[in-house]
Amino acid sequence: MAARPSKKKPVANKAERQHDILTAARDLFAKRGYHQTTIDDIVAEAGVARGTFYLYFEDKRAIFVDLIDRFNARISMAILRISPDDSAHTVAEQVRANIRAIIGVFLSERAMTKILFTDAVGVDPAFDRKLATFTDEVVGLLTESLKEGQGLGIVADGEPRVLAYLTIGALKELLYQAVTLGLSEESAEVLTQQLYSFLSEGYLRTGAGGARSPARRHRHR
Amino acid sequence: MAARPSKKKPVANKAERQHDILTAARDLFAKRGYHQTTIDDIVAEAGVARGTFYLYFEDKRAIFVDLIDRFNARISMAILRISPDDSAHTVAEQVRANIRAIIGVFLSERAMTKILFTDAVGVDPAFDRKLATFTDEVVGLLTESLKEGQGLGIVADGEPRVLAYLTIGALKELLYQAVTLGLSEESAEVLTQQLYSFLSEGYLRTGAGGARSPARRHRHR
DNA sequence: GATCTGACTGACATGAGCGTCAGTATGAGC
DNA sequence: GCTCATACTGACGCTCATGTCAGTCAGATC
Repeated sequence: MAARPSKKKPVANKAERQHDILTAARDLFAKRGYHQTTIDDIVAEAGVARGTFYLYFEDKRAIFVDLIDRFNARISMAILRISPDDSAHTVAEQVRANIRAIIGVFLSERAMTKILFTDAVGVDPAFDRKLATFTDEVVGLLTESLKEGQGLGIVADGEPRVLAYLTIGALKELLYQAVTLGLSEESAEVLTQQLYSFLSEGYLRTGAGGARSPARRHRHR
Repeated sequence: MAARPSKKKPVANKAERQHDILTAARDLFAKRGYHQTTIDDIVAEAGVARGTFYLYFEDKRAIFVDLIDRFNARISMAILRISPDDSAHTVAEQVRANIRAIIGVFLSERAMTKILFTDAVGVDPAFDRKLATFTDEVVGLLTESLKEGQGLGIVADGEPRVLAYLTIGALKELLYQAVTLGLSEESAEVLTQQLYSFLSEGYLRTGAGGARSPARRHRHR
């Protein structure tokens, strides 16, 4: 087969080219969803030929995993351990700073946030397991912190694991909606405050409270 | 083409046959996920021929939509409006009963719960919109209730819509984990109590609380 | 027992998306 | 200016799920 002249563009820094493809894939996944995006879509968006894609990634799944891995790493970095002994910052301050940092990462990576919360699950069983492991790590970390907090009397009684689920669920939905609704980066402060006060005090003020509630509810000292 | 004897099984009540196919699809979707399940898988599980499937459903998407619609309807029915004037039941009781009923529906339909939370999003853009509408309705309903509650002084200050997101997110994650971990139906009571006390009081007891918190935090009553 | 009707079947044609690979352009080294 | 290495290209062949439809079967009707 003789090939017509055709435009080529070799000699492009490898890292740069990979970045082009990653970005194209990320944007398409966020816009149309993983399953609705084909390799042809990605290469068209990146402005490279089909074959080029395979020079950089094994297949569609691989580029997806790559994107998620990088994002998960960023999230992990944003999570800081709370140290109750820190004399410079109160626990409350640390907790708030933590929430703020996590929200910051997600709001600065809207495409990835959307992908993580909508497409990441259901790609294939092996990946689901991998993702579950990541979630478990986060849940585990938070659970430990909560247990520790209960020991110190700064976290109310209750099954720590369940509290962790409730917290993470609330945060997830908040982030998903913030990104979907296109809230600006500035709203991070407000969201942080809302979540913090939710975790501190809930919002129901129905008088008697939990009647036969087994949990002893200790007032703010 | 002459056909060999082959086993047939006509004369099966239409509704019954449709139910067979629906059940097969539901179980497979829950086990392997929507995208990993083929029509061939479904008909094999249901014990009917490929062609039969198309007598009852337009395509794979249609049976999925059908399943989700039925489930959404059940959920909608489980949600009751809170009436503060009810002299027989306190608001606290009503809220708890509501949570309990919703958890009950999800725990009694584990397969659908898993499908709804893992595969429902990302099937195709049109269905995503449909699903978002359902979510919006639920969020809207809760938002209204919270606003009303704020007027009556039984819900703390704060953007009601955000509070709705936090609540629904917490509930979603709790349900998902409960189903994934295979918690028994009996745990519904415990989960209800945990969520209720979380909504009532949060769990952080970090002393000073929200420092420059804009929200006035009114004690019970 | 002939005919009709409606449920059901499964082989087949189709096509979307995938991964490959022989071939081309470009610049560096000699 | 020839050769080599490297980055890139895109037509091609293949797989596999899909939707169809001509044909079979069982029971009802007459």
